[in-house]
Amino acid sequence: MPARAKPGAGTASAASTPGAPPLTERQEARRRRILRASARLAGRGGFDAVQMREVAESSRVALGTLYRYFPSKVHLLVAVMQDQLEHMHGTLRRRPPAGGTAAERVAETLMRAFRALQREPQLAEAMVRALTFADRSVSPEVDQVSRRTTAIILDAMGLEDPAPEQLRAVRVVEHTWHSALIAWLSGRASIAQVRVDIETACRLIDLTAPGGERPAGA
Amino acid sequence: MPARAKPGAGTASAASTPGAPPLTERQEARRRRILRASARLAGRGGFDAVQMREVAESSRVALGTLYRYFPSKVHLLVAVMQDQLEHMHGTLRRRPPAGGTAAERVAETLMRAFRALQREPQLAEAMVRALTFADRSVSPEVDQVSRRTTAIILDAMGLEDPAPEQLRAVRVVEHTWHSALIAWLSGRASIAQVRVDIETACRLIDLTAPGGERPAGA
DNA sequence: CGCTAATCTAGAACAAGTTTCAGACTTGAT
DNA sequence: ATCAAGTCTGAAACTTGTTCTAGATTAGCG
Repeated sequence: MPARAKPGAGTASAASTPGAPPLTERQEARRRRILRASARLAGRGGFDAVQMREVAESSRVALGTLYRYFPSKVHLLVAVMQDQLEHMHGTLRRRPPAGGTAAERVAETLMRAFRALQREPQLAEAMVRALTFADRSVSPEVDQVSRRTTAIILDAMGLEDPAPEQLRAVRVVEHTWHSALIAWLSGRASIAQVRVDIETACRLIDLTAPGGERPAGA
Repeated sequence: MPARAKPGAGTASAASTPGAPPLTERQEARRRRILRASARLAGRGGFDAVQMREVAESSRVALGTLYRYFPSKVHLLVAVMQDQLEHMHGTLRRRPPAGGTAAERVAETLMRAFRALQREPQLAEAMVRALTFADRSVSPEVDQVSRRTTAIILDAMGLEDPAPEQLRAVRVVEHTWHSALIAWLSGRASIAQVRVDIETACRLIDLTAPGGERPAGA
């Protein structure tokens, strides 16, 4: 593999992967077109409707080029998710939940995110299927999505520096969110059920640091 | 679709799907061979190594027949998981954890299951990838896997009739288990991390019913 | 036994993700 | 302006999941 450098090298949307070489304007534009076309196709038929040939055609790019920017369909859809998450994080930041405890704010935030996904269930399906189907070769990108999710939750908690126990609780909340989402998308859980699950998991947050100091060490 | 009845109609291993027509001996044997061959292939290269043509050849069955028994690769691997889970449930039942609180017993049980999966990481990868990639058409089978998991956890708790709040906690534990497993399989979480996550989630179990009776209604 | 319906087999065919390649186009440096 | 290196295009090829078909086999039944 001599000169197989990728333009996007993962995800480099201006503020994501600093380790990647900068893209020319046309390249940036191509990348945008690809992501937009993918999201559009996903918004219709979901994961299966995002067909690489169609994405390529729809974004006026050769198939080979598409693969150079995103080395697989899963990479592509995870990048779409990354993009959407950034958008959502921005939105959530603008109007943060006011609620009572940290747990309530987190639950409220996640349910808001959830309702946003509900509005485009097919797109959500495509992104989440990609995310969970991702194998090791997509780990870095999946990890970025995960970090962004953590950031959203921490923002909702509104704490400057959360205790280690709270970070543990956040991880469980994230697992729950992720898995509940999958169950909902495949029709095995109702929205009400998702809400209950999230609220239950969120209880761990308040449990672990009511005031801000706790005696029982980690 | 005139006479497109399936022999296995989902999963009918003698004690799984009672709604299915009984299989002749040879059919039962074929089904076994298929599951065995799949597990063997999965044990080597994981999900990708389970190739339908190879499974068919390896279990001395025509490709068409394979598809008649399992309508897709995902169905097939979910059935494998079901099979393995039953096995594990039996094993766990034989030597249930003795530990202190319900939460501790559940955590212990799940970590045991986890170590079992560690012994065949590729097989685990194949099964879990299939499980999470499953779309709506596989919901019934996935649901069965989910119910079996719940049963394992409830067994570990050792309670006759758990309170509604405890059932909620169990759901979160299950979500956490599932999602942590995925993170581990894709190399994004260490075993230590998985243990912490599970233990954290398990705390919800003890929280919700210390003695056995609680005043605060659902 | 002999019939009929269902099942199984072998193999071709099809679909969509991925790879490859020759040639045209861009870009950056001189 | 010109050259080299890298990039993009269009099209074909390859891989693997899935479907289809025609004929052989099996199972149940009179």
